[in-house]
Amino acid sequence: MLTIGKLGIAAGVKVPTIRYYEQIGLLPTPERSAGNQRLYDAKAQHRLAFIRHARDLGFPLEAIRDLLSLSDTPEQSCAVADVIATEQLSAVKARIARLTALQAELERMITQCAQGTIADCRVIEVLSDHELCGEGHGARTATRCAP
Amino acid sequence: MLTIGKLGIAAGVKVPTIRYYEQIGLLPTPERSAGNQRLYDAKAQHRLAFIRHARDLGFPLEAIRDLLSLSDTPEQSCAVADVIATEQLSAVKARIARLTALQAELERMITQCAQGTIADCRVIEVLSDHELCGEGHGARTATRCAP
DNA sequence: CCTAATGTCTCTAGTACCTATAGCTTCAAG
DNA sequence: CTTGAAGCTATAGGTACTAGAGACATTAGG
Repeated sequence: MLTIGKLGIAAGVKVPTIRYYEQIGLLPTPERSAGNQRLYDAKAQHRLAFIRHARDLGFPLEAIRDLLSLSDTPEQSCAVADVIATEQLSAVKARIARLTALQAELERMITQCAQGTIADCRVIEVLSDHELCGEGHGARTATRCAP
Repeated sequence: MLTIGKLGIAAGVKVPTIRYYEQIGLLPTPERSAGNQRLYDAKAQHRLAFIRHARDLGFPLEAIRDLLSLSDTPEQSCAVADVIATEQLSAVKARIARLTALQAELERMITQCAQGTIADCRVIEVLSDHELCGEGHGARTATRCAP
């Protein structure tokens, strides 16, 4: 049985966050010790680890709630979970693509910045350019994003 | 001169967000038309594009404020902007690495899930495993993250 | 056994970054 | 000239935490 602090360390989640998850019903109300402190078993630890990893994946808490409800009621079809995971996978892929483009932009910024002063540093210009519009937002008509 | 809606379309930013940026001082208070509507020039559009792209890069608004202040006072050293960008670059790289690992995990989840019911679907188990701990949180001592 | 330090408790409030609503005014197209 | 979209202000709500205050619990050292 783990106290909340140990659980937090074990799962990589801050203590107030655990209590928050309990409050919003993502974690069940745990056992309490004689002194009213929360006590968690391995099952709770798995559940929290699941939440933490799903958050890392970019799942919003509502999607996590769905996933957990699937696990809590195993009669339901896996297809539902599959749909959620598939959706999330494409979101993750899109995020990777965007971040990769932005990484290139940052690297270029840094290179261009070199050692000058702002006067000859193009950090701001580079970032206000719409060179990434292809993947990003819908500004192609009004700005110089077109090829 | 653009109205706020046109500006929003041009920069890929929602109208209330533009007003919010003005409210928190990221955008200067713009000119107004006879009928009290905001009017933006190309400079404002660049500034907003800069903000939008920096947000895409994952810069928090405070960092963006710093960057903008650098651009507003060009005497200062570019090195400061460089430091911010460099910091952000490593954050971006870390995020890409994490997301790539998580993408693999999601793909495996989906493959494993196939067409079964939750009973033989390991979505939850896979996500509660600590297989990604190497890059992630600090649970190596308390969980089975060790090699 | 006692004390000091650390951990945990509840509760409230604050943060970041928006997003939505209500109720009004202004503008542009037919 | 009218009507419907777009703009205005102001306030409230949303997500996902995070921090602080003040009280009780637990644990390690002397």
